[in-house]
Amino acid sequence: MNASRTARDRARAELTQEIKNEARRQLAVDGAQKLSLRSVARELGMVSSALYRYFASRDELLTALIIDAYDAMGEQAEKAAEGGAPRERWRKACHAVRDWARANPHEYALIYGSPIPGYAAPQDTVASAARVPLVLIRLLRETNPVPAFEGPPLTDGLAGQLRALGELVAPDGERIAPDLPLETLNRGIVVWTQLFGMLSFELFGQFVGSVDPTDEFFDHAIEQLADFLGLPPAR
Amino acid sequence: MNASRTARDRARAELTQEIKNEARRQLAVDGAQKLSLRSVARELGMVSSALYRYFASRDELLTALIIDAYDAMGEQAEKAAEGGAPRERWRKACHAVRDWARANPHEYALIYGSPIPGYAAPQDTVASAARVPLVLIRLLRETNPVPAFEGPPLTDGLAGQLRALGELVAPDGERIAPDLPLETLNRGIVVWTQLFGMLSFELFGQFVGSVDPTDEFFDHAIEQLADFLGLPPAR
DNA sequence: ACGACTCCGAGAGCACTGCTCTTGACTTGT
DNA sequence: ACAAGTCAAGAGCAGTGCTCTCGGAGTCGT
Repeated sequence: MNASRTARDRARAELTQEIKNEARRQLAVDGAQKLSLRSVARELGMVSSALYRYFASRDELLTALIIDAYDAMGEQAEKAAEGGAPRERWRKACHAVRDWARANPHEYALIYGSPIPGYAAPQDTVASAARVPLVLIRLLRETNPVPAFEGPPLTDGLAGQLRALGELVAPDGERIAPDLPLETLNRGIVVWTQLFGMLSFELFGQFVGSVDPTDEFFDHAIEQLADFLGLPPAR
Repeated sequence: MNASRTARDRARAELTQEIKNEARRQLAVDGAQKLSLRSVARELGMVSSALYRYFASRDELLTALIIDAYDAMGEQAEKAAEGGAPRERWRKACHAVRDWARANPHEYALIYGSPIPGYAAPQDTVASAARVPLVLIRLLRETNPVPAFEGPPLTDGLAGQLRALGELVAPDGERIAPDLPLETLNRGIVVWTQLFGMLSFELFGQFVGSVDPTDEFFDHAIEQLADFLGLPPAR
């Protein structure tokens, strides 16, 4: 009974996976705009209505692809940031993220571009979306010595937001960073936005005609950001 | 004859404008995804095929809206950055850009989100797209004294790119910034990406659950970036 | 092993889209 | 006044997301 039930379930899971794969293939070629349920079904030799047994709507399919994309990028970043000195881990993570984005521009656009439909990024995505920022936070937590920052002091409200953020629980059940100095956390968010700002500009064509190709600019900025974070210089 | 020719032309120009206005209205409500030529035509009391006398395709209509959006945002930034000390102009320009983006999120997504169709951002858009960065560059050129920057040195290739960029001619016919130190220009590009990285994160929902609302984080970052640019502190 | 129940793919169909082409009326310039 | 140019309208094509119904197949308890 279990075997038979799982027989059906396995078939279902497999087909679900195949649908996503085919959808991802079409996404990589034509972009999210042109992805159509009918053509996915056609390519799989089935009829469009059958797809609705697996995904309730086109948006739901896209949401599934979004989660997969977040996870793929997050995994790359996690692997790249595994060992070594903080600055080296930072560099590698940045490059891993950029490499993934450049290799999968349409998937990148799916997750960091304009929200596709009537703006429905459900709760399911946040755990996957948090993986890259969590890599950064882990890296910051393990940075010693704690740097002394200059610059404008945190306002009370911002400090409160940051404190609450540090108390949040990550998907693994632990609090994110209750021990991280608020200044550091704030700078972490800054470099996080900077990293993805550069990627979006590069991939969405905003750099065409200025720093294009972007490789050297990117590397240089990564180093400046490492300084900004107070990561100890590489020896 | 001239009067009559312009009579027709004026009617044409007016209708073109009305089409864009209606399209912008629908854009503001439902987003670019849902904007349809047919519903624009319907709303204007005409038939869809008639629209094709004014815009050769849906993409061309969107391109027109993109240019208008760049111009609207650019104008806001230019007006905001008009007088005062560099740091004050910087602050005001940033807030002008953010205010415009928050007031017109779908138009913002149109220009800074994922490239919409088969990725066709024609040459016509660049002059309008350059207005905001040019505000920043003008501000940097008029900043005295020239700050002394620390940090990693520019690599040769990057320096070359920046030099070429400074020699480019702006839409008004002048070279952009042949006199600007390359270090300053580089930092200008960094803060430019940072600014729009923050805006995209805020508008596309990436900040939900962290620095949300984003006002204080934004203000604080703007100040940090002003320091990073070496803008003299406000007295 | 057989009926009950659930799941699944196929097909038809609705309302909608972008876009093309033709037709007939109107406005222009000579 | 007449030919040329311009325009809105209508029909039509190929495609879309999505719904509903139908018959067949798989699964389950008895």
